[in-house]
Amino acid sequence: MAIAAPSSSLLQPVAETPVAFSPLYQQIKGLILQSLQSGEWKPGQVIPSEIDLAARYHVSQGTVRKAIDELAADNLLVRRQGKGTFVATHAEHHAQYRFLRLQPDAGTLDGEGPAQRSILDCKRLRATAEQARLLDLRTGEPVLLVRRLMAFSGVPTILEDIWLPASPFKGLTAERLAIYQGTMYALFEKEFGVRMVRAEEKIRAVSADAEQARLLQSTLGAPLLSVERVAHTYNDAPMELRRGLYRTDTHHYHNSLS
Amino acid sequence: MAIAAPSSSLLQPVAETPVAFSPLYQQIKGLILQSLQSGEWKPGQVIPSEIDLAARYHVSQGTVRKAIDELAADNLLVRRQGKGTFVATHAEHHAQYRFLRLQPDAGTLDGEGPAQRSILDCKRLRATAEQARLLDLRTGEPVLLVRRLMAFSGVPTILEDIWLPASPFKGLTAERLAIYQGTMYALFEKEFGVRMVRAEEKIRAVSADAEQARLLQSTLGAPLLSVERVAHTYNDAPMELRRGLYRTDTHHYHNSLS
DNA sequence: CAGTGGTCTAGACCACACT
DNA sequence: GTGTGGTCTAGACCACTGC
Repeated sequence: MAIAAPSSSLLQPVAETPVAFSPLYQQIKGLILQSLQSGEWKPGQVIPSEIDLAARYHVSQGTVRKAIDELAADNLLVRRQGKGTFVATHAEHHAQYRFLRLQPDAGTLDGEGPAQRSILDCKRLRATAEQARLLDLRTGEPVLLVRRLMAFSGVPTILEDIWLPASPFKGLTAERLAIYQGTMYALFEKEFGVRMVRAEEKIRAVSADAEQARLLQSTLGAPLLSVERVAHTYNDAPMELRRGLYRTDTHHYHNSLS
Repeated sequence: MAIAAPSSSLLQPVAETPVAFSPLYQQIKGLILQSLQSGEWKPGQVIPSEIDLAARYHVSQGTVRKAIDELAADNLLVRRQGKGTFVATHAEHHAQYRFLRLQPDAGTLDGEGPAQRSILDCKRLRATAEQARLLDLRTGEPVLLVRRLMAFSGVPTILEDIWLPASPFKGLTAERLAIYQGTMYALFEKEFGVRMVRAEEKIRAVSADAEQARLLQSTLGAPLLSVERVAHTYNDAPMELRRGLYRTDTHHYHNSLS
């Protein structure tokens, strides 16, 4: 195989810091990741069987297995016994709102059905210093701003501003967003080849200003959950900045700690 | 070993529903869990080596390994190469606030030092229907209510009401809480043998009432993060109910999604 | 040095899905 | 039946820790 033997370095430097030891399965994991990034295997598709991959990389099945195990734990791959291993996708019924932690309160009727989405705006702007920093751009580079509203059972509940680097999302319009059936991340995946893989959120309590109150049919000064999200694609590159305001009178943000 | 062979049932029922297949390593995991629950191995201690456990359960080292892998992934055990596998504990420097997701904002000076904790109250009450349901008690059974305040750099930031089933925490007083050096969960672990393992939180934005505003040195109606937590011990038994109010003007609740 | 967890292999067999 | 992932084993060797 093209990969170095277990002790990865070829030439041992004399420096004191020992050469980072990288197990074979980690290197295999890296190679699989490359194939995912390059689009060799697309979201929803099967990847080659463990035996095939073992042959391809000239390692044992067990080593491939451990690499895939970690990728599956990171939700990049999905294993299905008897069928194969698949590239994870946002366009699946069960994984609809993978990053949305807002849930109806227990008292609320459960079958609230799908959310009603409406696009309020979609325009091109220049990144502020802060936005540029978070999106790994330079200040003033073009970004797209999407503003949208989500309602549950007719009650407007989420108001979101979404900033995207303009170049990977060239051609995105309010119209395309409005027409698309499915989540926004599914659209990004299908139409722009950008798959969101991981995100970080900062949550605060804030008071609704006049415009926010109007759009959410709430009252001025009402407490809202502010959720700032940075979403990353494969190589941990930030690809989306999102600021959501959630009404939490009939819903709550759910989190599991372990 | 005392465990049935891979296909777990001894007598195959004729019923259509197939007998749940339970892999050996899952059964080993269960046995290790029992030893943790029973206190055979206490928080902070080493458990027997993989080879010893393999002999004890009459399985291969690899099977024990997979069981321990999962327990380590759940943060019940901690592996340390060359030293052994240890029972996870809340009384460790690096794992100080394992369940507290509140972080200082980036702008805030970082070395804010340890939190200042003060116990406001500790009294015995009877569980409401709601509390009883969440704590697996019966309405009216005795519970302890602890109210405390946490401050960072002198600024009161977290106000918490904590409900505990009275019997496992018999003898808990405001004095003991105030004196103890370390987190509350470390105290529970050391003094009452109750180790919290997992928790669920429901987060909302609320407005401060008069008393809350006074205690948090905030203003009436100021937006606060309401964090309702149910913490569980080993067998997934709920053992604590907690309602925290967080000021989020200089801090935020941080969450990673993947 | 001995003892621990960590990696890698090769092979056998089981559970599941599809055809 | 064939092919997939899932389990289990046994053995060799590596990396880390502490005596």
